[in-house]
Amino acid sequence: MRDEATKAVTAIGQVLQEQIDHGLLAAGSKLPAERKLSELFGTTRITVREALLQLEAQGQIYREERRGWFVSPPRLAYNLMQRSHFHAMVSAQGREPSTEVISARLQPASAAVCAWLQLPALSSVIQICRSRRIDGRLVLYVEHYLNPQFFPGILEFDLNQSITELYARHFDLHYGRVRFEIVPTSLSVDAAAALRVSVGSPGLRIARVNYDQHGRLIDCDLEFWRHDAIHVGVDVV
Amino acid sequence: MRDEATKAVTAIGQVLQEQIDHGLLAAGSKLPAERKLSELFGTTRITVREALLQLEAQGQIYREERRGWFVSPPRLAYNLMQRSHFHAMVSAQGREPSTEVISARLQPASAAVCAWLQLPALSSVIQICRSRRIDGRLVLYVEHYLNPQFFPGILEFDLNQSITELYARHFDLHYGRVRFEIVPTSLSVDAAAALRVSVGSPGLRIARVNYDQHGRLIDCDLEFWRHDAIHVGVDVV
DNA sequence: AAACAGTGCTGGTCTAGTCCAGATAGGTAA
DNA sequence: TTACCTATCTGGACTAGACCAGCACTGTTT
Repeated sequence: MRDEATKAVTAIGQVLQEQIDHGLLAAGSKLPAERKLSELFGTTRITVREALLQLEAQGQIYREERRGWFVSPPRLAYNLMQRSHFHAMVSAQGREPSTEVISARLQPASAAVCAWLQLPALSSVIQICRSRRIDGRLVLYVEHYLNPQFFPGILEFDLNQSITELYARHFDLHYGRVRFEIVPTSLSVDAAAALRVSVGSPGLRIARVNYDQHGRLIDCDLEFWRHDAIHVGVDVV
Repeated sequence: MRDEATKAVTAIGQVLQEQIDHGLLAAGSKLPAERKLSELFGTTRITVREALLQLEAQGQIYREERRGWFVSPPRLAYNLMQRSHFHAMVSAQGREPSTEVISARLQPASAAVCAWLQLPALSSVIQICRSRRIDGRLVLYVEHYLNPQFFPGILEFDLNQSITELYARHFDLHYGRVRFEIVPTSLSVDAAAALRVSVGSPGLRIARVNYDQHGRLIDCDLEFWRHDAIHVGVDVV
């Protein structure tokens, strides 16, 4: 057991890794079933599963609940300094974005949201939950919380489009200062359900607090990314 | 199985979570052994282990190889905009930093490092590997790569101290522009060994490329953080 | 006091299955 | 054609054990 390669888990991982690296398993393609793999490697499903979980942690593969394991596509470059929205960012990298609205309503704000938006207790906020895809793959679940005083009637608009553009076109609001908070953690129950992954999958939580061109705190977002879907870039001058 | 709480794994997780939240299991304290827990919850070790792995993914607990499971201390706030070094940052948050040098030598640069430092093929670079602790807990493994032309004789100094301060005091070099690249992934083999965690543990990789006050590219760092040890803050103006 | 050898405890790794629930595709009936 | 049903395939969850390697403590020897 001294040699790493003699451990079944690492050995399986290395073989799969190699196949991926050499393009024999292309991005997005499906791996054989766990039972097939355990047969192929002459071991149990639990051992195979452990190897798969390690590759998942690395970001090489991902799973879709009860559908199978797939090879992860390249990560999206998320540059915090370029204040670009999802749709523009994804398109600029030659990939295809899409958005689905899950829910949108006025509701009482949670304590955490009150704190972020600096609102008094029991305030109402507009909550918009959306899931977003890159090339058809669910990668991001976002909860937006808007201070309702700045956005009268926004719930009447089509929220599948970019909210940033909606702000600009109909409310003459543009993002000014932004504060990001990045936490590596697992996906929340809601996020896991929306992204159709098993609860407890690793994820990246990015909270944004947004100010407008006049320095007023207008909204905040809570983004849950699949951990293998992005890499974050920041240029500090 | 509709109700989440009827799943043994989630149930175990919730019980432990609650104990942690209410301070019955204090930060840094050790959980009972896996076998004890499986007895306590009337289930197998594998099931308990799965629950523990989920809490680990969430960042609530962590393990030390063959020593046991422990409750994670609060995360360190890592603000990319305040160009502060590890020692100052940790101290400012009322916690105790320490550093150990693992290796320091002049060596041929890997292809990746040549690219980062914009050096020609087969260049030599100074590599400094260090591990860092907060309140005694290993949280960070860093590989520094210095362009040797800017740092004659740096290997003679005590590298347990802050390298940033060394740059300033002895080489009159100060950080100017910095580029960060943040990738959620698992720890590299070296990093896992240095942090004494099992390979495949989730981690956060932060690569920094640093320019000096004259805009010259002087060095880069490859940081591997325990994923539950930090949250990253960025203010964009 | 210092070095050493046990010894029990811990997580790490692995076997060999079982049963369940959601996803899928093929076929059948309206 | 369309709607539905059903058999099969997938991963998800779980049981009940096994052996190994490294850690920490204890008691003995030098």
